[in-house]
Amino acid sequence: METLKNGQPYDAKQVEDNIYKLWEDSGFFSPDKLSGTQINADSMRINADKRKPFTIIMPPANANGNLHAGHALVMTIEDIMTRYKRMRGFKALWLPGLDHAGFETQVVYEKKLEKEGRSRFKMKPEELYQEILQFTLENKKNIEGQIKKMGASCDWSREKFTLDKDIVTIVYQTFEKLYDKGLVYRGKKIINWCSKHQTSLSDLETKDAEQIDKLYYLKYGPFVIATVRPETKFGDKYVVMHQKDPRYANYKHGQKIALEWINGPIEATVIKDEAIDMDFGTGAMTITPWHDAVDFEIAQKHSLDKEQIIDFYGKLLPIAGEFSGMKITEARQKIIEKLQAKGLVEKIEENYKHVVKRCYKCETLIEPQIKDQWFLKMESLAKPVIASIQANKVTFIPKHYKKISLHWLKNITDWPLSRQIVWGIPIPAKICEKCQSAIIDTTHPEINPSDLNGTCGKCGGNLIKETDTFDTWFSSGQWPFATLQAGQKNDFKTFYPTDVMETAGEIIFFWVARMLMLGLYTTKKLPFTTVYLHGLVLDAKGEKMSKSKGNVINPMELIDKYGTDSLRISLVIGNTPGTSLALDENRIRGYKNFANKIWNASRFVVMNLKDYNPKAKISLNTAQKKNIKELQKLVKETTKLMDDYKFYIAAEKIYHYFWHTFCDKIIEESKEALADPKSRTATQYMLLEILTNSLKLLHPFMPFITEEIYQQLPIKDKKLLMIERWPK
RNA sequence: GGACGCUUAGCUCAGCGGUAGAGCAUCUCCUUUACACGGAGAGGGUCGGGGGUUCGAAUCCCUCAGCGUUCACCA
Repeated sequence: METLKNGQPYDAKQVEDNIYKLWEDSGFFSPDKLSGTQINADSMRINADKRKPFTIIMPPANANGNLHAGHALVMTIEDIMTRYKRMRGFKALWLPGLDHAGFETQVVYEKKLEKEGRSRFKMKPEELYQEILQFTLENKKNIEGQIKKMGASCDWSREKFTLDKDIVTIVYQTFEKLYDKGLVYRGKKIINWCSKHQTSLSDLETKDAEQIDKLYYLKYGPFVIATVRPETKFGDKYVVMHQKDPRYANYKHGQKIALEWINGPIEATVIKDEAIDMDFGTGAMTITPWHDAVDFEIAQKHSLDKEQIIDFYGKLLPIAGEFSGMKITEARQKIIEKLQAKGLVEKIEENYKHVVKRCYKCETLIEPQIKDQWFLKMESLAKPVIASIQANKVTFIPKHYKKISLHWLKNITDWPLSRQIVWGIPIPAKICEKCQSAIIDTTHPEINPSDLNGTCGKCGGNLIKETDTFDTWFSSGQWPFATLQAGQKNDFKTFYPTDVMETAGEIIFFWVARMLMLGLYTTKKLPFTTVYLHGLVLDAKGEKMSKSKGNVINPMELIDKYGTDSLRISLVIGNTPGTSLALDENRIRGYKNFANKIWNASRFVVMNLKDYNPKAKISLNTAQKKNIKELQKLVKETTKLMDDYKFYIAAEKIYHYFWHTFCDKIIEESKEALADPKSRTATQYMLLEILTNSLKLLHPFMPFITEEIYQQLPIKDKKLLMIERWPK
């Protein structure tokens, strides 16, 4: 305390941790404390229980490492929103949480295992689970500390973790309800398989990669077919062409043709389907339904046989004959050599450019596989959300996300919910070993079915526990209502639906769209009314940060160097929603200078207030009145901008006012007036008035320094700046 | 291939119908009693190209070009 008087430049390190403790101890991070305890005159009029709630649910950070620059932006923007609304007299709740982040965390942990020369495939699932749990809980603590470092004024008493028992219970209830309504089903469908991670992935968890391969034209009986993947062709016994293709008019649908193939003679069947592009290749192709999504669809449509050619480790199965057991990459060339020897290669087109799917984590080539998986039917869930968005019941900031969301929702496909990993919420079900039917069991998800004398109702077969876990987004997709339903008694009633969902534009489909669907379905209400999407935080050169590039900026280091306030305001000014931001240290340094400027201007004012008598009668001169008016104009403009979520302009305006109007003009001009006893008191009043209000306007952006200074101002009955009323 | 976005001062970006703005960088001057993490001032842009609407366009419309993001089952 009294740090303002020591004449040193502003030192964030001396201030920030103490101030955070002051806030935390005050209890005002909780909206409960905000009701009825306000004693300053301005808020006396407000009846505690009539305060309107304002709620933001914090996107649960992945508890598997450190806060990154993107998190810093999340914490800053959401804290600005929360602090602003709190000062406006709302019952502000910002509910923090962390995510076990299923696949993401397991991948991080597997990398750690790899470094230690271990492998998850050599561990018992329970062992692995316990280890990751330990790891996650440690990281959870770490991240909580870092969130506090950011100055986040969230209500820690309501903190939630996606693996909390009450959360899991709610997730199970939702799952069961969806199952009972026939929206969840288990079935053999083609899925994206990552052979490294040994799990299925949703479409969103794969990324398209352009690559150049050879396109082989192979003689298939009387036809020539084009393929980049000859290694999948062993089981191909259907040749497909368009009904209208004149080249194949002589061939009838269902016609059998005997022909010589890779490992000997086979019988092929002609299939006519409009999915075929007559302009591509020869207009005829064979299909591999087990390993290609398009082929799978065709096979489904015509009830064709499906055979697995490649196992889950990317090796050829016995159907490949002499190639059995080979990795597909090495098999390809050898198969072509054999086909060439048999004279079955018509030609090879080099440099064929096409797009393949890769695992978004390890870039392993995705191998489509048919596997029993849990799916959620999305169409009927998407429909009401589409209607709500079209009726503008959800506001998107920036607004072009409305179209993007609608487009995705209108083309939605079923969501594969199950993952073959241990780290996650177990799917509460039992599977019949014999007939593969599934039974939902949310009451005893952990119990071995043999303890229940469980047998399959359909075939009498033995029941075993489902070992798959949920896609992590299935639980986080329920986050807004789950956190509040699992919370204190009236929380759901008071705070749901929430006001703003602020998160990265990147995860609009992964998360935002799914929250809207699951929220509306489960609670009959949209979980939030405003979606604020921020862009990526890039490095100073505008490149995406990545560990492999080595350009990751650690926000904690920036805080150490420049202070949290400087980092926060540099993340906000000029950063329009949805646009990515290049984080340049020079900028942060510039705002560190600003913090120092605030510090010194405040010191000047405080120094000149030693003899200030607030009760003395004052009369402002014309120039001073003008100054106050100008401040009021700024308050009005800023308030409007804050209400419009235009923090990037609001912050800049206050910055500009404080430095170039208050410091450069008002303070400079006041020096003379302070020296004159006749005008001294009025000048003191004016300076204190402008400084106090400026601190209030700045507080959401730079909470630490403003609170520290406020605590040192000679004002009677003051409390915390955090709960002071926003100026009018 | 579709959708969306971007193109404004050397750099990073605001502005989005009324005679060009900020931060950083550059240059000149100033150890002025809050601050050199400072002050006073200066230079620098035909707002991607072309067309249109308008009394008036970075700002609205059309079109072209480049960049980026995202979605998509062409073997």
